[in-house]
Amino acid sequence: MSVQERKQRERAERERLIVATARELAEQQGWDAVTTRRLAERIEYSQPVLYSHFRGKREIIGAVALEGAAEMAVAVRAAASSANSPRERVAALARAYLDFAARNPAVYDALFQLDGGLAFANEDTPEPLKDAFAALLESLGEVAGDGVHPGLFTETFWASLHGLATLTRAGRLPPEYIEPRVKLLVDRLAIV
Amino acid sequence: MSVQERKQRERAERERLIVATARELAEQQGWDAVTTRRLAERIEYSQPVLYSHFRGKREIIGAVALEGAAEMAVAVRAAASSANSPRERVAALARAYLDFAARNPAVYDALFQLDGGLAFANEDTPEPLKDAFAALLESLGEVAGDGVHPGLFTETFWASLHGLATLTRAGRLPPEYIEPRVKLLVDRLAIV
DNA sequence: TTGATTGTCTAGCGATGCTAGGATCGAATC
DNA sequence: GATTCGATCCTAGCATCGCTAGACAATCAA
Repeated sequence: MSVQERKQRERAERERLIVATARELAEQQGWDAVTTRRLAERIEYSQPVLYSHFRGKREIIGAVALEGAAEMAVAVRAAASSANSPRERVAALARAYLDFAARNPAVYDALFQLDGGLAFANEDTPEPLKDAFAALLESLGEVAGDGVHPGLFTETFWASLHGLATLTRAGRLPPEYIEPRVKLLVDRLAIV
Repeated sequence: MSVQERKQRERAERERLIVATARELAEQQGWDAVTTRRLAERIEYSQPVLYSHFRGKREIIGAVALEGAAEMAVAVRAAASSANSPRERVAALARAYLDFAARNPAVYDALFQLDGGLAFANEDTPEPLKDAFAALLESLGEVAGDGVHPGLFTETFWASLHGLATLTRAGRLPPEYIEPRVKLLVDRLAIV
């Protein structure tokens, strides 16, 4: 069985290589540049090899998205745990979220802009996505205020952050004044 | 000169036809289905004709976006003028905005998700885009609160609406509870 | 050693956005 | 009224896209 195990390991390793290469290429030149041919060339295999790991380009995007969701959850929790008051926690979370989106635009796109074939907001949602939302909920649930459902509050706050992130990156909002916009959101939405 | 004038008229008419057809096709089957071949077939001209009106597909998207911006400004102003108090105005504006996004998803995409080659947030921004933002500013500036710049407040409120609109439509947020989310945003962000 | 299975590659399909070059048509000139 | 000439439009084609069929080679079991 050792031979099979080795092959399985190598296969898993190659799959990681595909995802990492796709992500790297997307961050460098955008998702449009991530073609199956270019990707195959970079991993030094032929195109059809990609299709023995993933159903298609969409699934590769989905894999990058899941990887990114896990990292985002870590980043958000780290920021939250470094703050003392609930309000400070929310402010730190918001900055961490926007920072993640700005530093990993391709990953953020894979998560929330592109079609990665992932299920959202239902029971089929992959664990990393649920957990990323949970990471937001942990800090945001504290400041929902009386009579407001924590999940609903988290969704709304998240949507606001998402709007800021996407409009800024798409050039729809001037890139200055990010901090005062965040401050405004936190000051008004969070109830200590 | 009458002949030239007629030709010019016909040309302008055909350009309108292209934009209207692209929009219609996009709303029916999504922007992916708007290929230059299909578009050409629908307007009953050959493909290269499109390129005598627009530099490429991107500019066609941009044209649809400008048309949509004008309509959105009208919708937002109409909703705002039907309300009496500043807070009610903002609530009506928010609902009108989300309603427009939900009813015209392809147009909304052309405006804020896709690359239509338009300039945003600078002096080269086309007039319809500036005016759509102005329509938001007219009502939202009233409730920015003391010491908060109306433009900055409008940008932030708009981003929140944009986040709700896109996440909902992309299936990232459950489609129920739209109204309580809007209420939460208006109640917390707007200061009467 | 043979036969079968697994893995990989070459080649190709139907699309895509976009463009070059030739055909056609109508207006203006003689 | 015939002829030039420029504008207008179409056919055909390019490079590239995601994806797949079928041939080939390497590896394993018998």
